Amino acid sequence: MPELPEVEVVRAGLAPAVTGARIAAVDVLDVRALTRHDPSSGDFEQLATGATIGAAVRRGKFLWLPLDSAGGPRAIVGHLGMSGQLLLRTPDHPGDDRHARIRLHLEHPAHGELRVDFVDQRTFGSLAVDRLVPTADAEIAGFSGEATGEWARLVPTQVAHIARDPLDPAFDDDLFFHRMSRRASGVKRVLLDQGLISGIGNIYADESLWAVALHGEQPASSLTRRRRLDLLRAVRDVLGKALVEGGTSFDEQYVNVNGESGYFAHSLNAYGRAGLPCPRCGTPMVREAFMNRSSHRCPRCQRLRRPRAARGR
DNA sequence: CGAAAGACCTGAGTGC
DNA sequence: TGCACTCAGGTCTTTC
Repeated sequence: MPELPEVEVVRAGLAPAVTGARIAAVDVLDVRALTRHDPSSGDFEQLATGATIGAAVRRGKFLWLPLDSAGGPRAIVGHLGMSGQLLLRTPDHPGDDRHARIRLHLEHPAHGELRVDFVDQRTFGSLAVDRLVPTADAEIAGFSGEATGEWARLVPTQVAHIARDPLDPAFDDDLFFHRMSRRASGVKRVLLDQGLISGIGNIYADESLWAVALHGEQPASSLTRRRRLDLLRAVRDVLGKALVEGGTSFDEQYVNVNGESGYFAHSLNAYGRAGLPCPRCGTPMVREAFMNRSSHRCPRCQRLRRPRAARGR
């Protein structure tokens, strides 16, 4: 499942190939890939065709390509959902992809013709052309490597409500701690709430909680400031390590080959380890139902600690 | 505003 | 062989 590190690998792989490229043509093979596109603003193909891409930008799990199109600043916004891939290909790559949804035919001044294929088996991902609006805090909208431009402090409308991710220099730690303190729900739910902190999915939530020995159902408001600091540090550590592994394991070949390989190449301490010994204490890990999905934890290290007042009988 | 539940979607795997 | 079911889960929408 693409979370922040995986999306960043895609962004970094795409950036040198698409920056400065002109979109010569667009093929929409499956309209379900446009579910996030607002047709009242114009037709996706028409808005994208002829535009030149300024960069590849990411916030959390959202990715966007600012366009130089007329009629106000816009971008192609992408979300990979659960199974989406953005694959960089040569123009003659066979079109036999069963799950290819959208193709962008590009002309790059230095690299010539190339193609970006949006491939998505489960169709939870999508592309859209969206307007860019100023960021609420006037800071840089997202991560775009070294690239910069007039789009730098503009964010797609559909990403505006998404919180900054914890690797963003403009992420406000104290704001996050404050909002956390007002949440009675479990701390895992808070980590997955993209409106509070973005980029974390089920895998890295479980990994981060394991790293600081926290139970996911522990009420967020019950954590001391010290625990919150530890947790945020663990989140950054887990995401950062996955990013390094993702970067080294697929290198620049990644987008040319296969977006899925390498997603789980890094070592996991909790996710998917039900029945296996906890790497810290050796106790068999457990898998529990959580919000229509699964949580993985060590029943010994990660125990629920009820607040004193609520500890009954 | 927060919290929780439902909807969306396809393919692999399992049990009968 | 076929059928029903479960699981994978990110985000948006609805309801309270």
